Amino acid sequence: MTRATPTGWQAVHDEALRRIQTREWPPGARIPGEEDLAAELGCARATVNRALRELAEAGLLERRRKAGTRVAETPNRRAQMSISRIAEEIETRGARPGYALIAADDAPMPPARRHALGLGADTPTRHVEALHLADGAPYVHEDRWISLLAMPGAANADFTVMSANEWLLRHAPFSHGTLDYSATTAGDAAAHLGCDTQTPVMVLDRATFGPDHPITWVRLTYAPGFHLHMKI
Amino acid sequence: MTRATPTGWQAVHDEALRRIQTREWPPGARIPGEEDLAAELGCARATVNRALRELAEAGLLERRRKAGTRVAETPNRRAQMSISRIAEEIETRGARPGYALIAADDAPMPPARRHALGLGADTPTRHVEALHLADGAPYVHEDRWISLLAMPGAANADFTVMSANEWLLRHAPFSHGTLDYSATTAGDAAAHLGCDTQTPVMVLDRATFGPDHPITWVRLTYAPGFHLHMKI
DNA sequence: GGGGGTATTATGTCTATACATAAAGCCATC
DNA sequence: GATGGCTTTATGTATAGACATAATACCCCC
Repeated sequence: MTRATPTGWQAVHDEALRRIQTREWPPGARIPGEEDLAAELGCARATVNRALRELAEAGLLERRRKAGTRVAETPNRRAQMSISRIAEEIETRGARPGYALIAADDAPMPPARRHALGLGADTPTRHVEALHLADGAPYVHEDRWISLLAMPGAANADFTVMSANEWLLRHAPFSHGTLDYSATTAGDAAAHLGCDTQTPVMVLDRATFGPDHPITWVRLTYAPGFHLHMKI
Repeated sequence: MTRATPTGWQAVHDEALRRIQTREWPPGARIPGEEDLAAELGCARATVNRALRELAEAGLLERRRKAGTRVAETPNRRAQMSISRIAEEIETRGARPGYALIAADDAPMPPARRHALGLGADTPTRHVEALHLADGAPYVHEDRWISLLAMPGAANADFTVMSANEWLLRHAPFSHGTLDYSATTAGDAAAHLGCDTQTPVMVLDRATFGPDHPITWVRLTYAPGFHLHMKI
């Protein structure tokens, strides 16, 4: 019995990955069926299934019933990034997080945004503007609107100490959303970020939805020099 | 027996997600054990395990042996993005992809990059510069170095028709790597992108590694107006 | 040869059972 | 009270067996 690795689905995963990387299983080729692999590696089919499923989710394999499993020709690998509290993000970068509320008012959401979000003109919202600091220096400018329909509690929440970002993470129902990064000039945020209005900066527009309703829309304008780092 | 949904791990997943979203299981709370849930929902423990594992991988639950499963207080949700062929990326945006090679030569990799990649000064590399088009308009400028140590075939490859991006996807062993997005001025790429050198643009620096050696380093400078879109 | 229905087959999933493993909590000891 | 080891327990994983499902491949018929 040829069993280089001990056992376990991870060992099968690694062995399959090795065969893909060494082109023992070249791109486009059909690989042995689960039963065959299980017999060869001395484990149950479920174990092989788990391993191959992970590789398929990572985009390295393509699986179809009856057709079998093939090595992806041009793998669409997925990059992952964790969306977390801004304070945590700053700590991860090895800096001391800070926070300063700029304004909390009832300024209306720009009509274009309201439309894109599917919010009616009569939906009450709260507007919060704040600055997050890293070691005392501006890190990111937050310009946010919260739907009071979805989050009535936001009307009375105190955002002077806890940021709206964190308040929502704690109080909003888990949800889905969209992220949209783009490069632009600092513009109005320049004054808060301590740079010129023409300086190129990264902007993140994020819309967040609950099970039913839109919850919040935020524009984060990062200070110059910001890098968005991801791993494959 | 209360079984709102048919059966299957996905049903269990959805039911658990519903309880999290409705705060029936509030943040920080410990949820019932796998055996209890299996009994309640009328399925096997393995089915519950699969469902809860997916939710944990999505960052909504935190699982620890003996301690049990808790709803995450501040969920670190992971945003996903698929890294694919540039041509495919352009097609996804509903445009006709185009490609034009600018230069393929032996220009040395900038020392700082070579260092960061862990490549020795004597490692031979090939340099490729190209422009990708969407409906005939500049989409992204590609400035790439390929290690001939890892990819000897790149020395003789013809990049006039197939881009280095695609060539590598087809010929390089699957691997891991890092992505680094930042905002900067168009600079040298401005001439190719048809914009001013001071225009803010998105830049992606990507390093790719094989099982052993670094394979390639590329700087992609996107045309103004580019948006990086992700979903949570 | 083309069209359509059917048998075959590889993956997808569920089940029940068993053992492995991490770690929380308890207890005895110092 | 602190410390170290032991017990308990919830999750992690493996297994064999079974059925579900999708879709290819084949065959029959026209």
